[in-house]
Amino acid sequence: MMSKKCKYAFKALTHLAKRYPDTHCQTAEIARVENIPRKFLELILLDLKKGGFVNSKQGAGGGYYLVKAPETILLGEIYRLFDGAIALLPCVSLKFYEKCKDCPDEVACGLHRVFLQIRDQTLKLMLQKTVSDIL
Amino acid sequence: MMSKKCKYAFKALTHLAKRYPDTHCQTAEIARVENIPRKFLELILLDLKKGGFVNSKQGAGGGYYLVKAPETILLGEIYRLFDGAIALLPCVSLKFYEKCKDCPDEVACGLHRVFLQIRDQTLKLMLQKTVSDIL
DNA sequence: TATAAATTCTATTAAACAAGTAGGGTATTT
DNA sequence: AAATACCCTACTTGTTTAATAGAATTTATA
Repeated sequence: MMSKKCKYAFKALTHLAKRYPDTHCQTAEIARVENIPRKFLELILLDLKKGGFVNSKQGAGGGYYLVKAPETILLGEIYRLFDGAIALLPCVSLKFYEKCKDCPDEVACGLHRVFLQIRDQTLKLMLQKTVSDIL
Repeated sequence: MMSKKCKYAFKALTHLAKRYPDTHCQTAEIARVENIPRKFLELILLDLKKGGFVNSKQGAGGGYYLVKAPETILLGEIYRLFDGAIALLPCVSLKFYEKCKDCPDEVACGLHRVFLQIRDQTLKLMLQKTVSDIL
């Protein structure tokens, strides 16, 4: 399961994508339309900004807008930003790799082999689908 | 990411599968060989027993053994037993379905559509692979 | 039949994480 | 100057994770 934070991020990006590349939106509007708690959404948009997916303008009449085209924002990138690894085991993760302490030999490990296949498949789709596929 | 509990369950099942259908194993042995905290493993084996995957014999010389053949134990079943839904969103889960409170229309929801595809793909593999594939 | 061996059951714990909430600070427009 | 809207830090409440502890129960066997 993905966190609500991650789901809200997808919804916010989708909302902004509808306006892309013209106007920008305010958090209050996104929160209202997408049914996301406003203050929680602010934190999410801030993370998306740090991640380089959106940018913002402060002050009256300001707001958020997409930096990249919707079809260039991969779902996997967003997932990783909020929920970390896409893989089901740390030892098969590409971006969040960690050795299993209880496993003496990764190469011989059957779990490693099987869950690498599952990761490959999921990863492929997650890095192929973009925000524009949600629209 | 799957929980350690779930990973340990897979390892325990694999350990038992090596002996199948002949002998049974004791938790102490599994714990030692597979590097799993013994008391934690006991809880896991109990859950696997309640789930109908293993059975046990109490008393001296007792232990756990597989009830089903390794090739009939689907990875998805075990995953669900310990970690719940395989899907990334509650609204696309088969066994743990829940409506998203923030979403007015599931049919029109782009997130729903995309993550249903991802679930379908993952589910297929998770219900196709079995414990014998880990061996 | 006593004893040791093994599972079974219930409870507790510390740490991390999830999902927000709160409130003030900073920048910009009007 | 005032209103607007993003920016930042901290806090809270509840749940989950990953164990640990100890006693109860069952069974083989010496």
